[in-house]
Amino acid sequence: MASLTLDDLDLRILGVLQTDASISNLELSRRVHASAPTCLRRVRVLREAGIIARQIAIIDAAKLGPTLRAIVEVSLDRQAAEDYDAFEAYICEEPAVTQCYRVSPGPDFVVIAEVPDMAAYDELARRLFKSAANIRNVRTFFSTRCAKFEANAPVHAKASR
Amino acid sequence: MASLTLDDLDLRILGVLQTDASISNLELSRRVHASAPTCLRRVRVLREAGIIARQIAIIDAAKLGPTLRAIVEVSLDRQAAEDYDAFEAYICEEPAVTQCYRVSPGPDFVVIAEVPDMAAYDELARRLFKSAANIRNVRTFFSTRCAKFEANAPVHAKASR
DNA sequence: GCTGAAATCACACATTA
DNA sequence: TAATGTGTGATTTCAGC
Repeated sequence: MASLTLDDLDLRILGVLQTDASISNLELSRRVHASAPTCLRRVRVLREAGIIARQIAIIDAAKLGPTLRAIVEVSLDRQAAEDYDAFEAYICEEPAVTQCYRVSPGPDFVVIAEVPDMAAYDELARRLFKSAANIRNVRTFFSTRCAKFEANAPVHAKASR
Repeated sequence: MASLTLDDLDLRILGVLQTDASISNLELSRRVHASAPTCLRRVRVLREAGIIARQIAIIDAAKLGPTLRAIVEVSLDRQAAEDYDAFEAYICEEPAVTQCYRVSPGPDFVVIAEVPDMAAYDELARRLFKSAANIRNVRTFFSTRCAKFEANAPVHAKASR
């Protein structure tokens, strides 16, 4: 499937929605200087193409109670392709895990998890990294302060193809 | 300011919106088994309280062109409170930087940046980490595969206060 | 939680490049 | 031919009760 060519209007739409998707289609059309039906069509196409993957509400977790983020570097013991896949599938099922990246060089994965406190992390780590086989090494940092959080870099910084 | 007490309905609303905020208020009301006006009021309160921080569209960056994520551990040279703040403010201004966490133990910060390719990362790193003073050490991993990405862990996993 | 007015959405159609 | 702009009905939002 050929990646459909995005024009400047598409990029402007993406640029607006990636920072604020709470606005109405009418408001969107005003911001990108296009008509409402045009915006509606563009957004639908972008969504069907999977370029707009999904639309979510970001929640300020700290306001719901104590929050501890753990950033974990994981190295596997055996490193065949199926071992990577297996770890990935396994770890992604865990609700507390919010992000998982396959990386190189260094460790095999970087995992970010969100838990209430250190006790909860200990329980999580015990469950994910100890009982699960095929873990060679785990290195954990903790963070209670997230200075910046974006799902994507601004699209206008990217090329149009 | 006292954190307002969230009841079960609030948590159900947050639970839905944090995975899919593209739905209408009417659809939301159906999913959480409440009336539409009630949902509308709750969502407004949650938004004004900052519990719903914002609503965004997540874009599949890979569909817009080649994408390379860099996960960077940064250690500062001087580590006074104002040095931390200065680095944070400086790095957050960079559009390519999508996430920045202050961590412990280990490095002082974990930074995630999104660039088209290695050349762009090199340019970014040169700009952010070399010319900027007060950097002791930088350790970078690259990732082209993000197995999981959520802004938050599911709210239903958290306590109601 | 329900009802009604106002706004918005979403579609079919005519139009233009 | 394909995409944009105009007009209409249905739906939704959001106020007061």
